[in-house]
Parts: sequence; C-alpha cells; structure tokens
Amino acid sequence: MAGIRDVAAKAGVSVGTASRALNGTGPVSAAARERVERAAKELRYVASYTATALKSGRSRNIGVILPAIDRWFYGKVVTGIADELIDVGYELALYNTQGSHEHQEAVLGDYLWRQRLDAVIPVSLQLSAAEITRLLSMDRPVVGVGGPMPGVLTVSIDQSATGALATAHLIGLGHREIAHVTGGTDPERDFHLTDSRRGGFEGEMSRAGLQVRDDWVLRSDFTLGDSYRQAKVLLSGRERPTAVFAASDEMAMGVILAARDLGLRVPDALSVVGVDGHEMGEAFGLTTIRQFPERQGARAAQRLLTHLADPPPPDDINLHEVLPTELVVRSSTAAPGE
Amino acid sequence: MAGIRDVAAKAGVSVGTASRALNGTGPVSAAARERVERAAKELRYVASYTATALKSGRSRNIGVILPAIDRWFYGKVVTGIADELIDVGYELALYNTQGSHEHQEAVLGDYLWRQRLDAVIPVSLQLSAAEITRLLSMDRPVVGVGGPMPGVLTVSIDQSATGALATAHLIGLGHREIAHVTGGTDPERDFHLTDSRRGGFEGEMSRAGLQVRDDWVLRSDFTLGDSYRQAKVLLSGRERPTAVFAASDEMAMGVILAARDLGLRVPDALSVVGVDGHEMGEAFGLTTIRQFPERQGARAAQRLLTHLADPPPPDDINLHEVLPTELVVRSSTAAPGE
DNA sequence: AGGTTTAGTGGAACCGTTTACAGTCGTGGC
DNA sequence: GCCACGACTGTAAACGGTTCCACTAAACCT
Repeated sequence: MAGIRDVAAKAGVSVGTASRALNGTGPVSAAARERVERAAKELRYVASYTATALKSGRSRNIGVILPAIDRWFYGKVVTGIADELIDVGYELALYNTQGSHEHQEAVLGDYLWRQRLDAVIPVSLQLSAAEITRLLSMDRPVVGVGGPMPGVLTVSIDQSATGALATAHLIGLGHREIAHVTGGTDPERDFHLTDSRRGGFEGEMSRAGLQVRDDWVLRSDFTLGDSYRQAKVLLSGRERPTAVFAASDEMAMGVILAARDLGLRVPDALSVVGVDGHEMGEAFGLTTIRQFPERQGARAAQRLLTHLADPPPPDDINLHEVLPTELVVRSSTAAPGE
Repeated sequence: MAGIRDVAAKAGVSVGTASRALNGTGPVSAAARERVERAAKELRYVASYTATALKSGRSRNIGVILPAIDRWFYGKVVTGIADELIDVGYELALYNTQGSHEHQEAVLGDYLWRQRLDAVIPVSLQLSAAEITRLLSMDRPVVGVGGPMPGVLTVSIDQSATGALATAHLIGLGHREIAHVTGGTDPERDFHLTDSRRGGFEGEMSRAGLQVRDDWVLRSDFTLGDSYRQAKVLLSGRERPTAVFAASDEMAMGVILAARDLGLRVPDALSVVGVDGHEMGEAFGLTTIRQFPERQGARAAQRLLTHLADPPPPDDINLHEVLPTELVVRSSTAAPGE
C-alpha cells in the first residue's frame, strides 16, 4: 500500500506539497500538482481515511440509527440517504437498534462517541430527554427523520394531518361507520406516529359529528398478517363498518384480504384507505395517502451536509421541516353501497 | 472529550498502563486496573476509533455492499448481519450500488481501499473477474451472500434445487400445465438467481416429461405489481395453466391477486407457489419455498468474524456454504380442479 | 530602490491511540 | 548472597495523514 510519502517521493516534492495538491488546499504550482497527481494514479494511491479522520477530525462518515431495516419505510429512508451521500463521497454507518432500548443506549452512549461519525440521522427513534441531551452534546449535526424529537432538527410528514386527510376522504364519500386500524401493539415502537395518526382520525370524526367506536379501533403491529387477522374478526361481527382507515398500507392490504376472504367486495361493501404509497398497493387498487420516505431521507441528508459545510447554523432555522403527502385515489374507496 | 492521557493522569498511571488496562492486553496490577477503569468511567472516556484503527490497523468496521436496500431480501440480510455484529461491537458500513455499475466500481475501486474496513460482505453482486481479483487483493476477509462469486467464500441457498422443489411440489399434486414467472427484466440484476431457479423448474419439468411453453414463462422484475399485470394477461388467455411457480413470493402474490381479480379461485382453479417465506405470504395462504435471508446474513457475518479472529483460514475450507430451504405448504396449492 | 505582499515550498508538529522496548522491583532457586 | 525471572510499569516511537510555520523568490506597491 502506497502512502503519501511514496507519492511525494515519486513526484519529487515534499509530503506537505503532495497533500495540498491532492486535497486542493493551499497553493501548489500547476507543474507540481500535475506530477503529484500522476504519481498518485500510478501508485494507485488512496488516502487512508483513518489517518485523515484522525488528524482532520472529519471522517466523511455519517451514522444512521433506526429501529429496523427490514420494513418498507426504513428501507426507503435509508435508500434516500444513501443515494444522497454516495454522490458527495460520504459513507454511511448503519446502526440497527432492533427497537431494543439496550441497543439504543449502547449506540447512543458508546458507538457515537468513538469519533468516527461526522453527523447522525436518527430515524423514528423514541428518544428520552436525556438521550437527546447526550446526542446533542456530541456537538455534531443531528437531523432526525420522523419525530417528534424536541430540540433536534427533523424532517417528517404531518402525521395528524395525514390521518385527518384519509378520514376526510372517507367521510366525503358519505361514510359514517368508519373503523380504524392503528399501531401501538409494541409500546416502544411507532408510539407517536400511531397516536398522532389516530388523533387525526378522531379529530376529523368528531368534527363531522361522527362517533368513534372503541371496538372499531384495532390495535395492530403494523404488519399485514396481524391486521388481516384482526380485520377478519371485525368484519365477521354483526355490525360492520362501511369503511376502514388503516394507519399503513400494509395493514390496509391486510384488511382488503380479510374482506375478500369473507366475500365482501371492495369497495362495494367496504372502503379501505391506507397510508404510505407502498408499491404493492397498486395491485390492490389501494387508495392511500402517499408519503415519500426516500425524499425524507434525502432531505435529512441534504440538511446535514449543508450544516457540515457551512459554519454553525443560524438560530432561526426551521427546526422541524414538514414534507408534503398526497392523496392517491384508486379503487378501494367509493361511496358506501346500497 | 477526555483522552487516554486524562484517564492515565487521573488514575495516576502512565498512558501505556492505562491502555493495557483498558484493552486487557499485557500485565496490569489489579489495583492499577481498578483505578484506570474507575477513572475512565468517571471521565466517560471512550477510545477514539480513528486513532485505534490507525495504529492497530483494525477498524472493527465491516462493509456491506448491495444493489438495493428497499427490497425484502436485502433488508433481511442486512438485519441478520447487523444483529450478528452489534453483539461483538463491530460496526457496519453500508454501500448501496443501486444496481449501477458505476457506483459498484467506485465502491470496489476506492471506498474499500480507504482502510476503514476490516472485511467485506458483497450481497447478490454481479462481479466481474477483474472486480473479484481487486476485491481479494485487498487482503481482507470477504464472504459473499448469494452468488456465485468464483473464488470468494459465499453463503447462499441452492437456487436450482429451490426451483426444482417448487416444481416437484406442483407436479406431485398432479399438475401438468405449469407456468413460471421468472426475473430477468433487468439484465444486470438478479441474473444468476433468475437463471438457476428457472433451470430448476425446467429440469424438473422435463424429468416429468412435461413441456415448458415459452409463452408461459413470464419475465418480470421481481415486483408484485409487474407480476400482477403479466399474470392478468396470461390468465385471460384461452388456454390457462393450472398452476404457476413464481420465482419470488412477491411475484406469487401478484399472480394470486390477478387470479382473484379474474374470478379464478385459488387453489381450485389455479395453484400458486412462490419462493422466499415473505411474511405477507401467510395472509395469502401462499405455499412457498422458505429461505432464511437473515440466517444467510448472520452466517456470512459469523464466518467473517472467525476469519478475523483466527489466522488465515486453511485452504480446505468450504468455499460455498449452502443453507437449507424449506417447503411450506399452505392453501394456495392443491390438486388441479375438475 | 526599499519594503510588503504573495505564490510556492519543505520541514516538523500533531491527531489519540497502541505497542515495542527498557527499566524497576520483589521473589524464588541455587 | 547472587542471579535469573517474572510481573509490572513508564517512555517513546510509530500509524499516515494534515496543517502550521518559516522561508525563498518573484511581483507589487509607494
């Protein structure tokens, strides 16, 4: 492995000059620069990142902390982040807490302090005040995705408005008997998201003077399978809603499958609306509130990068950036039958 | 930020002793060790990884290169790897090539050479001979997932056997008119996987004396949506297969949706079998050949770690480790109707 | 013409660890 | 009583870059 000394020697300059030539910092004559560059190429020289990082304090490495990777939303977010980073030569360190507080603490307490990271993107993390303090005291840029994370910059969608929009769509079609599939099975995970989407649902219902039946609010774990099972029970009851708002597309698809298995036609006998914009929704004809997780990830990365480039951000910055969502009407919703 | 000097000073020992105490390398008196440990704790000392890596040459960081993160298989593989690594204090650097050869070259050519990585796990990568040579010349452990990658250790399932098993299951039920949904839309991606699963299908068909109809082999892109559309065309034709083997669960679910939309009952009018063991398959009653991507990822990580711990591996190691799959029979397959 | 800037350069300190080396001290063997 | 040995320790040299500083020579002022 060639080092910068080898390059310098081969180019007939000092290591200082070689470094300046390679990094474009400081003045270097055209001739010297050219010789250094050629030497570097011939030697297949690549600067050791660890050495660079140690001296300069910048590692060109940013950490992404999330509770899972094998779920639609997180996969998309990471994709968005990764796409944004690869172009500017940053690398991406992934920390999967698996929703375990133990792991989360280990990551927040130790891993992030090893100075290998220039900045951090926590995704949908349930952070305690102490954890946030600790995170921010690292004195590196932090931009979260999802939220809320009081005190840290975030990028997210308006969960409550999303719930309200979906509900309003159903009410607008004439539905009055509306059930809701929400999250909350795992108290640690998706806590706020669940609550605020349901909040939007409830708000919109009461605004329209409609009642929210407790037994029509299904607590699920955000998977298709669980939602399917619960919806089957719900839809087998004597009284049935005419519409269901599910807090995610996966759960909405579960509801559709359950309805079909029970011989209920969608949307004739049951309207279903979800949230996400999951690709699979298309084949189901699923009406949904589309969010753009890749864009959320990309946006977080961008904000991070500008903070990294610029001096410390002004104080009047937009702390919580809210990205738009979009109602996509397909064939799973219609006016109530009969 | 406290450095090891601060710890040493506080504990009243030299930095050498402090380092030895903290790392458990070399002899240190119990008293000194205890003082150092307390000092470190009180100072919230965490060793700088960049410094450690620079000096020791070991970064406790392993790279995962893959063509996408937002697909079921990759999400699972990464989860398996991450779970395995977090326990032993290794970190995970993620490189998403997005299926672009440009990015792949950048990663293989530059990124991996910056000495930030102790080892590399390429996942489902289509590597040229030159790329493999370059990868191996880094002189660090490499264990791939999926394959084949001639010359590098890999962990994978037997794709061909998987195709054969699925096909045999259908034939065993009495089906003779069998269609296949395969990949291959994107020539770069999933190349081998597609070919070998289809190979298994064709082999099993001919073994049973059955013909493979060209127009019953659907080339799809491994998504539910595309498979759905193609299956709809297939199943609307005058002649219909009585069974479909889809090379992935997502595509199989697309076929089931298409069948239902056309009023064909599954499995009465059409049997469908997939490959993967996708969680969503359960609600579809999907029969499938289950593979365990998390286990594949975990296994790759384990092999890597042992190679990292032990001296260079013996030459007679098992180059390609094949992990088992499992037929899961649910309600999407049955003997042909009538 | 003399004094200041400025482009270009080399040398060396430094980033925060690990680790090779040399040394001190007490202990046991003879 | 001396020597060898082991346990323990401190000092300093790396690791491979970046960056500060001092310096030269040419160019630019007044």
